[in-house]
Amino acid sequence: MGIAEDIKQKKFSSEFSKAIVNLIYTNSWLNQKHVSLFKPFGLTTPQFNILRILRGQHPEPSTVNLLIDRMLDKSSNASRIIDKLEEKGLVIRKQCKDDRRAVDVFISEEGLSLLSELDKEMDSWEENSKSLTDEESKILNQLLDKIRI
Amino acid sequence: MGIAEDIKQKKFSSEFSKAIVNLIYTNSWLNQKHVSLFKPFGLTTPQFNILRILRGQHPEPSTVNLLIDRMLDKSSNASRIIDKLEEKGLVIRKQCKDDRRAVDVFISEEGLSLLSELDKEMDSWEENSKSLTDEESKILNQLLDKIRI
DNA sequence: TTGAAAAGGATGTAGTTACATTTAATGTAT
DNA sequence: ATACATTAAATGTAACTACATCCTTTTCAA
Repeated sequence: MGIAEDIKQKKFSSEFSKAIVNLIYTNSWLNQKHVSLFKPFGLTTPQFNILRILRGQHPEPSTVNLLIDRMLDKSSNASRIIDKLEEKGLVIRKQCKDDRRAVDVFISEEGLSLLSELDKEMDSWEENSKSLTDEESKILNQLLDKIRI
Repeated sequence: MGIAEDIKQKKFSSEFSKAIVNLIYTNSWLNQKHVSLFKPFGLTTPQFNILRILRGQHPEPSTVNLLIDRMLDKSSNASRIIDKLEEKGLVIRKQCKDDRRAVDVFISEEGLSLLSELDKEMDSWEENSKSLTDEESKILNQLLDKIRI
């Protein structure tokens, strides 16, 4: 079913503005999938994203600023997301030696093993719902990159 | 600049999962643009969306359920968004005659004229940042529709 | 017709986000 | 060295979201 039927809007002022609406709608659709995927693991989407960035850096630490810089959703509040992850024992905070203003954040063993559990879920979700071929995905990536000029 | 450079992630497990990340990132990029577009008019994005749906129905009313059904972001709380719009005089609530459980929501004259102001802004933004051709937009629409199978 | 179930919407609440402010550490120009 | 600006992160707060619950009205079966 196309976007026009999904949101029951027949007319759009242009193909481009239809694509913009479609992007927002598809993102929201995707987000709902992700939320229900992460929920059984007690994680929110921003928490999951932070954990993945930390794993990308592991065993090196990340400062809070680096996390903010790389987060997909720039608007969320990194400090407090890290609070939550720390409460759950998934990350560890240490004062940075070189710059005592900065905080080094590490992913813990628990964090790594939780992520690897989640990887399985993610992979099987992506496998099942992999609706685009590699070629199509490549085109989608190019078009999305182009939107952001 | 591609998504890989933007979020400084070199490797993705597949083109598809890269496209998923790209979708989320592009949506967030777009959302920031929209927020700063709506802000001078004192509107949030969900408020703007509700107003647009109401205008689409105008002069017919919309029930709250219809609004929920068509909102791009299903998760937000329609009742309270309508509260805000009503406070600002942009919409009018009336009890529905046929079904006294239901509420008919109308867009007011003020709402219509605010939207037409915003249309100008939106159009000029889309004109300036129209980064895709019609053909490209069409392809993007197809690919996004396909993701949501 | 009456009582249970369902539907439409509002509301309470806990948790999150957005944004401004604060605190502490570092950089920099005099 | 000292004062001022800048940076990193945390925090206070108001607003918003997600989700459950509630209230009223409608539907429908017995």
